[in-house]
Amino acid sequence: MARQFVLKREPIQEVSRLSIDYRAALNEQQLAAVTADRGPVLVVAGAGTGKTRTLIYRVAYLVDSGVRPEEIVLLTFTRRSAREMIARASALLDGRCENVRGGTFHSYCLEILRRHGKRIGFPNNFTILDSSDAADVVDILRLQIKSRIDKKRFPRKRTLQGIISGARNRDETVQEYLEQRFPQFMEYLEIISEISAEYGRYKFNHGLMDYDDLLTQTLFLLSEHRDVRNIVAGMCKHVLVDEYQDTNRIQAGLVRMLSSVHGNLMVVGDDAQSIYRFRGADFRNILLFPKQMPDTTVLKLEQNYRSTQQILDLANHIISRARHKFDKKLFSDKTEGELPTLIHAQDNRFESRFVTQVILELREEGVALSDMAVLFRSGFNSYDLEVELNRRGIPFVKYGGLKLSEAAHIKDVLAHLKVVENPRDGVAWNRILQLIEGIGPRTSQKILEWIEASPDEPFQIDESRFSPMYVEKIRALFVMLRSLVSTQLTVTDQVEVIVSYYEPLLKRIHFDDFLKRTQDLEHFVGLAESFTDRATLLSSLALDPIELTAVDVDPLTDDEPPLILSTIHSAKGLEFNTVFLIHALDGILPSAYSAGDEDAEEEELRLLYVAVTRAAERLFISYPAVQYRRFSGQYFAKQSRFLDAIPEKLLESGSLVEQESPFLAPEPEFPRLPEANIRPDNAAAETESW
DNA sequence: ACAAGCAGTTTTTTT
DNA sequence: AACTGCTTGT
Repeated sequence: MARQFVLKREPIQEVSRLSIDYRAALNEQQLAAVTADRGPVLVVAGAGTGKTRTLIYRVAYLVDSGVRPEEIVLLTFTRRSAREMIARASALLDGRCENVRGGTFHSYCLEILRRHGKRIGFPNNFTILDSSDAADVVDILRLQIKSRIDKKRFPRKRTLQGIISGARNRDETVQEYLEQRFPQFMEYLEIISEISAEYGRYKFNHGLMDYDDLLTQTLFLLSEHRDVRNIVAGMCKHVLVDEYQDTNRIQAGLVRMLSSVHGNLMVVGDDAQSIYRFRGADFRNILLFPKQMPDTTVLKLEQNYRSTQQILDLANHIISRARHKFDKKLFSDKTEGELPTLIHAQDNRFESRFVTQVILELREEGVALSDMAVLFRSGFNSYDLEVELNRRGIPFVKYGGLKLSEAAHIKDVLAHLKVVENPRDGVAWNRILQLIEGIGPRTSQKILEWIEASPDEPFQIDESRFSPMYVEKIRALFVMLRSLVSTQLTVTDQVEVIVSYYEPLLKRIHFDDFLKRTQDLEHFVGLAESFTDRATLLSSLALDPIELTAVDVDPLTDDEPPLILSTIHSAKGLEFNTVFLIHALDGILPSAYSAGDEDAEEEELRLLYVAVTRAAERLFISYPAVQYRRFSGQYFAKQSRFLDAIPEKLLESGSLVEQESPFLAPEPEFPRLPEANIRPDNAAAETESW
């Protein structure tokens, strides 16, 4: 055996010799995390304990002590937080942290795969399937099998795609996953397994990767190819992971691979805030971390700097109901504060008016709009409020909910770009072919077969084989596509060419809201300008979808930083002076989908916990007592079960009382809107009190 | 045989 | 708003 020489490691750096006064900026626990030595470190950090701050200072500290920024990898869950952290760390050190690498797991994996994907048989121009594209691929295979097997009822494409993805994210077989989560589909086990296998083959043959592939293929690449692993991990002197409680098994494996050369891995998280179980997150990752990584240093951050004690008392009470007890009690210095309030509103119009009114009052008092947030369980919970905010001219942005790149018309334009980028992308081909009048699934499939038969000339076609009904239209499409391949057009120019080809088709298909959709397209053309090439545009859009927000707002207030509307999931890691949690209804939070599954119900509880702990000073939880549903009309709704039996000393209850102002003009003679029949005119809303 | 249009149902959360 | 299944039209 060769002789081994043990090299002594010097400590990273002494605090006193650095350019930032870390001692002054951090508390003792934070300082310990920031200045931790090499090796695996787990930082367990409760909500609002300065987790982000600690990570930022850690990055700065490493750079400050001579680690090259390019050798630091910071993995986060959203691009927003990655960008923010690197920017903030850079600000600490005059821009020296700008070259820190990282981003979301998915984007970092994409980088690795673009460079080394050839080793596992993927071309470097592969295109990315978002989950609805993935469902479209599944649907192609589903229909093939459905026509072969005579079954009447069959799981839908989204369900099938969800099953395939769910199993892969948990690193389980389809069988294991079905037994646990969808026992009712066990009779389809064979078919689903077959579709799953076919799906994998289809993607491989067409140069496609879905979100799960970005993670699993990277893990596969790194575990099978030692040389690649050494190159990639060799560049990761320090690996830092945020929100570790939300990683799944694949991600935990990736983290281990990335830190396999240098062994410097710091993960930060809070088991009480694990809210991505539905996508395979397993908070056991954080609990078992010290066992999996020998000699882990475990550090805890417990002092909350964000919220008043009143808000923390409520949060502690909520999380104490969890079956898996988290023995963590947050405490704060801010003992003076308002009690969180629970508002019972008659219906969702009342709820929206209440929220809007309080927002306006607080803005008068000097709370910035951007320091207030309205949180909700699902994207559509805020529809009514959005209308009200628009009416009052309050600017807002919405996180979560519909994404620009998920709108059908944007996907159509993107599909054209994808085909040019990767002519083997069959889903994209299908999409653009079926936009043409006279071409449906069948014809599209046939054309595709012809295209696939001559891979060298993907944008040429033998016109004699087509019905004269659409041959002209096909030719126009191919001429357009060829013009994009051969020229040196910028991405924006390419998008413009596509849009002008596409607009007439759009008009035919979505005549009703043609105008609105055209505006989106223009918006999108403008967006394309910030991208240098097609591939970057496509993958950025797939991995960092742009929120589609209604920003139709009064120009006077346009420059004011907007109010934040957000799903609870998208608000993770953020904090606000004032938080409104709306639609706190049983069946919404907790979601009716979680009924009967104890683990799922508990995740809903953690979701409430996350929402509550976003607030620094003021917290309003509200719910409408009546809900509408098409056809079934109105029905009585019940407040969230999580709010039942919370002592009044933790959560004060309030109700809304309508008050007419004597100074206001009488109601107009004719109601302006149908709803004015039920409620007084909008003007009265101005003086509503509670 | 295939596409288009209509009616009725169904919508979690994200990369 | 989007998806599915059904009916009608070419």
